[in-house]
Amino acid sequence: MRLSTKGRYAVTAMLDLTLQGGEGPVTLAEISETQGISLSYLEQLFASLRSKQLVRGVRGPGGGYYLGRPAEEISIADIICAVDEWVEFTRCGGNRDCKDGKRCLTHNLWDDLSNEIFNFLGSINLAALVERGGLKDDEGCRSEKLRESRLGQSQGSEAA
Amino acid sequence: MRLSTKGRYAVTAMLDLTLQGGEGPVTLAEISETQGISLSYLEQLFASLRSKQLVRGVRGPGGGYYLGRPAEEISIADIICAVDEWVEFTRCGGNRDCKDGKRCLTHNLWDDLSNEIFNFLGSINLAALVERGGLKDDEGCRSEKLRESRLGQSQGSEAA
DNA sequence: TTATTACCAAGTAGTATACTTGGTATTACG
DNA sequence: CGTAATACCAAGTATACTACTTGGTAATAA
Repeated sequence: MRLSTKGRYAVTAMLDLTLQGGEGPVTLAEISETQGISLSYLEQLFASLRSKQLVRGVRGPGGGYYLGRPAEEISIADIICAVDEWVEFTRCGGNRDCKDGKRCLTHNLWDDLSNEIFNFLGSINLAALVERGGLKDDEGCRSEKLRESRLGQSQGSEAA
Repeated sequence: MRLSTKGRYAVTAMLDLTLQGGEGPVTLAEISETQGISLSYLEQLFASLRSKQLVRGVRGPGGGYYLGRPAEEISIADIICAVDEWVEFTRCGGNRDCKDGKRCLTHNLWDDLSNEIFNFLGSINLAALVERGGLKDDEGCRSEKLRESRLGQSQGSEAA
């Protein structure tokens, strides 16, 4: 799959929309300001999101964006799919050129893994993410703490 | 995080190594042939993998690569980290410029999600992936089937 | 009517990808 | 010893993607 900063922008923007969506539409200018993303880049991202019905735009003064459906029904996979576009990884497009066995086995394994990641991201919706994240501390960014835990885990990886 | 085709190359190559690692070292030429990846690109990827002790190279005729440690102790996160390099996403480098509240909240949420993806990928090791994948059908690539299930899920996303 | 918003298209500097070329270092094997 | 096979290394490159800029048009609340 594909999971880059572009997807992060989209997810954080959608989170922003989820958090303050109750109080009428949210303008891209606000999101741009709050999240530090260029307005025009946001417009492009939201064009993709809109085409997948993940957001709904309202024009004119007082306009902005709503979530296209309830936050419970929008998964992280939906968002990332909308902007990042799944790319087909296996070069053997359905059995073609892939009766090699060994090659195909690893492709199957990768497909399994890719599918698993997709299911995982598909199981997380915006509402759940906000709800769970809200329960934790929010007294400032704790990216350092997270970075440490990442490093610690990538070293050992005792998780079997 | 970052999860691109580069990571896929590394993972499939490591899977290849896992699958035929018992019969002595595996040459990059073999992997290049089997997986359809350019030899020199593989060399670059393996330079990263080697620097993280994920693989061990043996020079000379009959040489090649071994896994750097048992397949049970190499997670997908380890591999992707080695070649793709985690990038710090939050622009607020530890509380700086981020006492805004709203902005920081979404950053926290993203960090949580990012961490969760990392933990997820860290919980999958090569041995488990091979073992589980081997249990399934291996009579040819079934990328079409997977593609369908992906599309079906990205539409509805009823998974709560 | 005007300001505000979404919406749209094209261009662009910088970066990453995936690969190529052309090497050097090590070592098994004759 | 010499040769071939392998890892290892450095630099360049076409292509694509990222993130952004510029300069609009369309709709609509006030």
